[in-house]
Amino acid sequence: MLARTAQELKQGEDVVLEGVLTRWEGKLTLDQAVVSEGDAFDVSEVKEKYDMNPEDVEVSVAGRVITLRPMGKALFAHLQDATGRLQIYLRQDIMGESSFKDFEETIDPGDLLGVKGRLFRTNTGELTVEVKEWVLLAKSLHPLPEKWHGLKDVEVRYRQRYLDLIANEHARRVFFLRSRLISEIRRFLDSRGFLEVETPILQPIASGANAKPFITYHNYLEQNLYLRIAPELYLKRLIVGGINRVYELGKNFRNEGVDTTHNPEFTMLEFYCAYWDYKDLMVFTEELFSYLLNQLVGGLKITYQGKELDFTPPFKRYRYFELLEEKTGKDKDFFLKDVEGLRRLAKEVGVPKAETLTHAKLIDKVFDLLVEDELWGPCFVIDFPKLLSPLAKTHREDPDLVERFELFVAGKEIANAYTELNDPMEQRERFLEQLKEKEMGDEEAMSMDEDFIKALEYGMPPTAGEGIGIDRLVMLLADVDSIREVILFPALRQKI
RNA sequence: GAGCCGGUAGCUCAGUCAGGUAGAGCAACGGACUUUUAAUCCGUGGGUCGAGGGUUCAAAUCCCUCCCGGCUCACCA
Repeated sequence: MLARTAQELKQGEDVVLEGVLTRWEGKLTLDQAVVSEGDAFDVSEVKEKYDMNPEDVEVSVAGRVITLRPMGKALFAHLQDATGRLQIYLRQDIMGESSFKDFEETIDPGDLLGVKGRLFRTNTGELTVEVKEWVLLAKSLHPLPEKWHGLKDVEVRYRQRYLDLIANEHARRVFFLRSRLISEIRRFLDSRGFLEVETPILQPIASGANAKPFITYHNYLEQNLYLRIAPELYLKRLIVGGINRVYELGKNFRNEGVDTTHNPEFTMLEFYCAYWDYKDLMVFTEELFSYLLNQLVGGLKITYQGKELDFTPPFKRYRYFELLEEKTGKDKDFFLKDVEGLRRLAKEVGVPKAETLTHAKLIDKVFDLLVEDELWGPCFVIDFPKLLSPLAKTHREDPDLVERFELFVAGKEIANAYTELNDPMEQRERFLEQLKEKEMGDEEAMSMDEDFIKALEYGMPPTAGEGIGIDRLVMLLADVDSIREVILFPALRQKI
């Protein structure tokens, strides 16, 4: 059922449109309602500017009517916009009988309203606009979600996010935080001399990560294109091209499951710095997080899901195989050489489908299952097996390992970084190993990219690079447990 | 893909176990009220109980199928 206003519109649009809009013709237009005396005010501006001394200040302000309290010949209401709420007060003897009566008859909760009037403070001390003139700026044909309980149905909150944003302040807070986080990341990287770039989202080969891509077809080029699963190989081409500090902030697309930590399109930050190695990046990461935490929450400690997280540097460092040995009693050689022994171990600890997994997957799954969830952190896991890292440089002290770290916070992988492999011959071999994995049934094994290898053949300086999952970072800072709470329009099945 | 939970008025929720005329608050509508703020007071209307099928004299309630969502698992490092 629609509101009374919708019924009115159905019965006779003329009544509402002429009755309301034309009445104000020549008196107060939308522009005048929002811009007056040289100032454009949103709700928070009015409050900030005049909260201390509201005497006799004339303001114009617009917002959505969120509550309405008629009291005979006077009326209180609250206007809301994304910045806050402001009370308005209407009196028949101030604005005139017909204007007051019109207001009562036409304005409902949910409508967008512009008002002009004098600021004052009520008996209870609330800053309030005493309205002289008003204008209906837009009608809401649907009633708003209930003012006290708000909107709770998560399906409606995701499908009609605008209602969530109107009704739930915590939703507004999360998305404002997300926006500020992204601004601060840019500010930090820009100040350190990084250049922001945009690389192709439609790529002839989807490589640079282990994931299944979305496929599309370009009619003019007459070829398949893939939505990128990572920008990595293009950003490293730019390092070859001499852009020594480079970053990209944008969407990646992976054609995989949807759950509380995965959305098919998600936001990644990747940045690369020539002449750095992964140790430099760990320090840089600590600096980045210190900066972000200080800017956004004003300190280095936050609470996530009831537990404290302390981002005071330095973060702890744990070696990959030391963590595994702690849990299993088995050393690196066991994991790298005794594949069948590892398979038995994997089955014992409950890795599903252990009998069909490749060597690399077995290591990875055992680590996931036994270690990952306990890494409350923040901490760096360093020195990963080469098998799992086809784009990372071989460790300077151990040919079985690569110079790679992942940053874990609250049991989640937040960042992944390594000293980049810049030897084109070795890169080709690593890709070939990935192709073997693919043949052995690992659908997510990385694709060969000859064009990228060609770029490496021109010489890529020693470089370190890092990727940070922005959605998961927002989840941490906002203290929410589902990625859908930090993505404005998360992927849902279409509803007919 | 599997298991569990959920879908009842515009919103927030009862009612389902144990079948018997579909409820409350807010919102809406009519009335009273010139400093209220979840305004208050009096009155009124409002339902494809997610969809379809079955059992029954009778289904929101029991059974089956399907749709949508949530959580867990699998998958996704």
